Amino acid sequence: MSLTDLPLRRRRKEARPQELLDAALELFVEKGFASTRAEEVATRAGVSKGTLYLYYPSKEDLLKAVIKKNLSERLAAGAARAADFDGSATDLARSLLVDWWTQIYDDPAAAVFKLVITEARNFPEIAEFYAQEVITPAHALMTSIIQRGIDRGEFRPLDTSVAMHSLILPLIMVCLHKHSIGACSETPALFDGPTFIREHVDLVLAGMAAGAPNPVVHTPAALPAAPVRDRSPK
Amino acid sequence: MSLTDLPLRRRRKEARPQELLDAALELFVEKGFASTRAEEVATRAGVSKGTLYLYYPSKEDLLKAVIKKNLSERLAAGAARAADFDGSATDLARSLLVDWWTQIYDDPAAAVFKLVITEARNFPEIAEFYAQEVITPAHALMTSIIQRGIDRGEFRPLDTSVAMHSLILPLIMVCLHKHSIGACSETPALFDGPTFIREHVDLVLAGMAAGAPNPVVHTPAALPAAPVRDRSPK
Amino acid sequence: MSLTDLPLRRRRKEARPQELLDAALELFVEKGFASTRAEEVATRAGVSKGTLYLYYPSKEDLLKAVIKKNLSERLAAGAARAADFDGSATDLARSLLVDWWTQIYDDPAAAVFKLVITEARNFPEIAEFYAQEVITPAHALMTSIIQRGIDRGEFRPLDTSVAMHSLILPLIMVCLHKHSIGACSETPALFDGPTFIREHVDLVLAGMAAGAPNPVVHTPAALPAAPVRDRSPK
Amino acid sequence: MSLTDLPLRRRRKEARPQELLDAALELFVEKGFASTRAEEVATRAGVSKGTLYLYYPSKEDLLKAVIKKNLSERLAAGAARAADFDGSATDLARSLLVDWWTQIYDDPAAAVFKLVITEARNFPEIAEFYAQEVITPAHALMTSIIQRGIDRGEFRPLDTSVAMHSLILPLIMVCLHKHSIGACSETPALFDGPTFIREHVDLVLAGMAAGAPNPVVHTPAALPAAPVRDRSPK
DNA sequence: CATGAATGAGACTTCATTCAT
DNA sequence: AATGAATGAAGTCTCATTCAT
Repeated sequence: MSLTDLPLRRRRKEARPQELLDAALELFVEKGFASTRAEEVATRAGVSKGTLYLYYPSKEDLLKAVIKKNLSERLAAGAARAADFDGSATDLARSLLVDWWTQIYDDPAAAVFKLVITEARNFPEIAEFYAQEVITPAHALMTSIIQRGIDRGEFRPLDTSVAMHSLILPLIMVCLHKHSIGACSETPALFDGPTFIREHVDLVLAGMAAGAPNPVVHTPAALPAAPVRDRSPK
Repeated sequence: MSLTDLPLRRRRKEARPQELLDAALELFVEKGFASTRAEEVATRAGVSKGTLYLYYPSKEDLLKAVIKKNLSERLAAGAARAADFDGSATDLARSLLVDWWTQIYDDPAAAVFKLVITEARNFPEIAEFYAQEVITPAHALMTSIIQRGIDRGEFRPLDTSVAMHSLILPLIMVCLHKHSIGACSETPALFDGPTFIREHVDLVLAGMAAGAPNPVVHTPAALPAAPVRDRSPK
Repeated sequence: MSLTDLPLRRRRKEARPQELLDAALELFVEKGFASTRAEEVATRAGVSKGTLYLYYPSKEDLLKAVIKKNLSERLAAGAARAADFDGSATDLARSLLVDWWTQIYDDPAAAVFKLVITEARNFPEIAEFYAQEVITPAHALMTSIIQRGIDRGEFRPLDTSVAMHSLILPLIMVCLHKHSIGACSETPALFDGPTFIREHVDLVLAGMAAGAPNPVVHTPAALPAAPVRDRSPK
Repeated sequence: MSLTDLPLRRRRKEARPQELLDAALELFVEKGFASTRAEEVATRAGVSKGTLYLYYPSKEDLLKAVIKKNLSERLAAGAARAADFDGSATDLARSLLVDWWTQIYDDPAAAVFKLVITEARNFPEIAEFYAQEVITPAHALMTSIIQRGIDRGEFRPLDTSVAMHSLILPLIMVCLHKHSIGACSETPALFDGPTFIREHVDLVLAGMAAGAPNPVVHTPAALPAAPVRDRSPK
């Protein structure tokens, strides 16, 4: 039943796509898509240049496959976790944002976020896939959780979109950081990822809680005129 | 005293470096450093390929100049603003994080964050510059503000590093988003940047406020074992 | 005695070489030798890439086999037909040039002329084979027929080489055309092959006939100097 | 007024396209389009690989330019010659087919016929260009000449299409031969091109002349069944 | 015998950089 | 100073050929 029963040639063929995707993710995040040579990916996956093209018709297709594969897997896991949950909104938010996201953070797949941010503008197809398959469902899920918390009196009335982004954006940002500046040995570590994730979520949930102090009124009028460099066309 | 007083030829010559840096920032952020041709930068700046090399000895040097120039300017502005301030910690945080950052968000220079995230690993010099010239002073500034807030009883005792990152990371993230997925016309806008910035800061400051409810104790033991795909080497 | 009597496996095995040669002829003529992939030939012949190499050690050997096989078969048929003939020179010429050549024209093997023209310079062995095995015997045969016609008073005295080429070249040319421009669906058909073959032969034989008018004297001196673009090396 | 007055850089730039086209024609005819490396063309034209791409965006575009340029020039020359002529149909046919064609035969541009024959099926655009720009006007011209000869009583009534092809096809064929088998040093020369051209035209014109003997009736019924190799699908 | 996964030399094309004008 | 023609290193992708199964 295991792969070991297959003839060697066949077994290797079935493992190749994943090996290539893993190698590609590493390298694309490490060096950027454009600066990674197709042969490097092949070599890191333990095959020759030509073999890569047996599995993916072009470097660009490889990129798309890397993103789709990694995002799809994570998504399925998160959605399943949320569907099974039946506690308070606060606990569900924690379960998803702390526990599940800590797993993401520790997984090499967390690097896809950097890839998406980096390559979205070059490959509209990627932006579209990400918007439809990741952002939209994630927003729907988070909105429903927060709304439930408001309805149950756990959270004070607030803009679900703002709360959602205040909760999520730092989580994405730590993943980006881990695979960008954070991966440069010369720069000092800024924080421990999992610890920050936990405490960040608690901090924002505290701000969302029913008992939180009213935010002080903000006075835009106090804004001094900004001296911005002239950028008018010549 | 203004540049406008100079004769046209002279003025254009003196404006060249800035025009080249602006064109380069736009293109590097739009298409990525590696995928931008030197000639494109020159053309967008209104000069020929050869002229670019009169001002910057290589494409890589141009990249470094773009980053240093844009970050340095912003930095000086923010530091000056903080030095002049003498109100409450909460107000100072708001002034910096809302007012100043909104200016940044609306400025083309905000794109430099994407560039740093994207290219840091390819050019260690950039990561180092960013760590020393941006992260370190920004951290010192934010830490002192938050600590002052704690000392003055505005904020409850909390980890300054966590609070700082909870406040700042979404601000950076909206800049990244604006110049990445947000720049793809196909994807719907997720939020209004300036509005989000203001409400996000208020939300987190509410969580930091002295009167905020104690965060509920988090129980890591409850974490179910994560079924992560095996990635051990073969 | 027929192949049909053999068991299927055995028969297919014995038919392989011919199937591969047929597929190769089609494709080499359709796309050119260099632009045809070995795997395409194999696929069109209904076998796998590896099998092709079981029968022919290289793509080039396959090309040579295609040419030799197709030319040799045609040659044998034509020589046999001529040897059996004992009528007038005019009738023999018609029999060979009209009847026999019409068969050639309608046969896929006619495509081999395009292959020879196309590949002769790349593969000297092909040019040599063609010169020795096709041109030389064909010339000998045609010369003897025309000479016989002159001797018998059917034809007026003329240069056998010129007459031979005037007769034959258009026949080759219609074969070339059929498998080149004529095979492009966008171009209109220029003529019906067999009809042209018949009428062309009659037209030239009329010019060769004893009663034909003397050709008007041609005056090369009248030739105006040709203004040809300078192509001298610099 | 001469090119020599221009600065060197400029002068070379203006000469490049023709130099590249000449080199490309030679090599494409010599080795075939697919077997010629872009760098070879560049080298023969005395420039580097990159320079070729400064003038032609791809190897295929270079091929198309080679064909269009060479055919267009020849065409213009022939049409001009015919337009100026006002003698008998026989003399005009001779002028065009002997004098003009001898010039073509001796010019390197004659090689373009091989290129068209060879590459037409791979590049439909070429076939279309050739059909529209060469075949159609050439047919119109030849048809009108022959028809005039018939009307004036120079030629007996005959199918203009047949006569035209009997006249022309050997002329094209000698060009093909010159740049194919004829270019292989191992093969003996079959004829002297210009001599053959002249005598061939005279021979066919003799067959077309008003006084030529009626061609003997051809009896297709006499055709023996052709023993063609079985090509039925398996 | 037959297959098709794997290889790697080789070809097209791009583009950072140079330098004559 | 400014230009843009020219270069050639380097990268993507193809495909003839091999060989384990």
